[in-house]
Amino acid sequence: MKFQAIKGVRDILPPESALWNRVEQAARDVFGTFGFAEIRLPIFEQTELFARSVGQETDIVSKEMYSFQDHDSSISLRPEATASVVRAYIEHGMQTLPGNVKLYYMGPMFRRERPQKGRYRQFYQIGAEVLGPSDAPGIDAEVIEMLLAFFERLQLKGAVLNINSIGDKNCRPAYVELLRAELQKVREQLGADSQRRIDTNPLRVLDSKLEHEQAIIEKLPHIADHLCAECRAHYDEVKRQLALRGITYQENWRLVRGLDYYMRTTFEITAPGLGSQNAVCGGGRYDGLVELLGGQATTKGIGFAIGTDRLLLSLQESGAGEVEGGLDVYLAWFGAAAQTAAIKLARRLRDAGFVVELPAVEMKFGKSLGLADRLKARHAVILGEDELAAGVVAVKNLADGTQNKLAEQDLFSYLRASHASD
RNA sequence: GUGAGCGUAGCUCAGCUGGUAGAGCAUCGGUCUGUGGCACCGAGGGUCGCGGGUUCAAACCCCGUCGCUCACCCCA
Repeated sequence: MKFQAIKGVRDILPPESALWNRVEQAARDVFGTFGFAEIRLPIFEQTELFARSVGQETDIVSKEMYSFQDHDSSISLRPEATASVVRAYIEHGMQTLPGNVKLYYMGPMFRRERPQKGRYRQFYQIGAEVLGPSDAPGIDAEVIEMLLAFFERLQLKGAVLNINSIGDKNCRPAYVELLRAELQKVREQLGADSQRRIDTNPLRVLDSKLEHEQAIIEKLPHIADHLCAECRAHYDEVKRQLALRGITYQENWRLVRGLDYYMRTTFEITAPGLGSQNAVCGGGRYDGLVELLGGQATTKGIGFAIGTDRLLLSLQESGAGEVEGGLDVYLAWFGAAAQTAAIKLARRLRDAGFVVELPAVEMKFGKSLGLADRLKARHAVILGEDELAAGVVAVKNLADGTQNKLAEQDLFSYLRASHASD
């Protein structure tokens, strides 16, 4: 036990890896039908890209990014993908593409946080972004619809959509100051963490989990009551657009984002079975980000990121995580001549799409079938001297023990029929 | 960064008031040279996380350290 995976990273082993593939394939299928196309991004970028998008002063940059010196520049493992998508959008002049650009991505992200349930240092996200000239509320609603369609496809149970509007640069600063002022009045009743947040990030007081702070927080002013007319209208229309799509949601006035470039629509989906970190997806509108990273000020953006690790946790928790796989055929052979025939038969079966295990060395049939059983093969195809002489194969159903002798051409239809009836 | 709980075989765990390690499952082999699941027999696999201390003697007691898990902080 000399080497082990470093803290916060893990191996994804079979059979769980099959579930990962199913989830990622479902994302490609569903997002594709909404007209999204995949963007494959680098794993690292200039540190400055992330620092700019997140703001220099937070300890996200100083403590939680994997940054290192590469010759004379600092680069960082990506902690998220939105900054990279925006960088690529600007770098490749995608504002000249017709309409809004709809992109999705999936892959590992890296944050140096203390691991806990559903939180790893190398974790995975599946995300999508819409970038372009329009900030129509219908886009917000469609992005959310797509997300829910994806979760539906996976039969995720117990997902709850929370939405909020956090205003924009016209109305949020005034709200934040109002909030700060109200918090000052109750400062002494708050815990040390919340007291600190009054100064550093008043919005974050709203998602405090401390029991004794809840009653105090409930009385704080709601941002929904302090939106400017434009944000108010946008938010109302987002809700109407969700209703048009038959989407049920919870308005959660305490759902916030920490960074300045976020504005208006904010949403989050929680799912059961996740422990303390119970959000399986977060998203929102970030109309200021393209400009912040050097693009056109008129470019709007909205997107989301799904925590794939957590999505899988929740699927497994609810029993929707079973992926059936396994062997169709265990090809038991004995004797040199049978091996020759078995090698050729195995290839033909595989070409036809069957999952075939072909023993590499000669084994007695008893041992062979024992292995077939433990490998959970559906059928054993038996090929020995007798079958060879008769020009047939024996095929045994390992679940019920029935066995038939078939000509090779009949084997394929036999297997296909039994496969279909599973 | 903070706090709590836990570290004995691949896995799940037992191991009494200290007397230098065991079970079940899994793996491999045999009973079984043409047929799996069952049964029986056998084998491999552990410096008891690591280091120090106490003791005639430590998996067990003490100190330290590392790791894992969960929660807080943070959350792009």
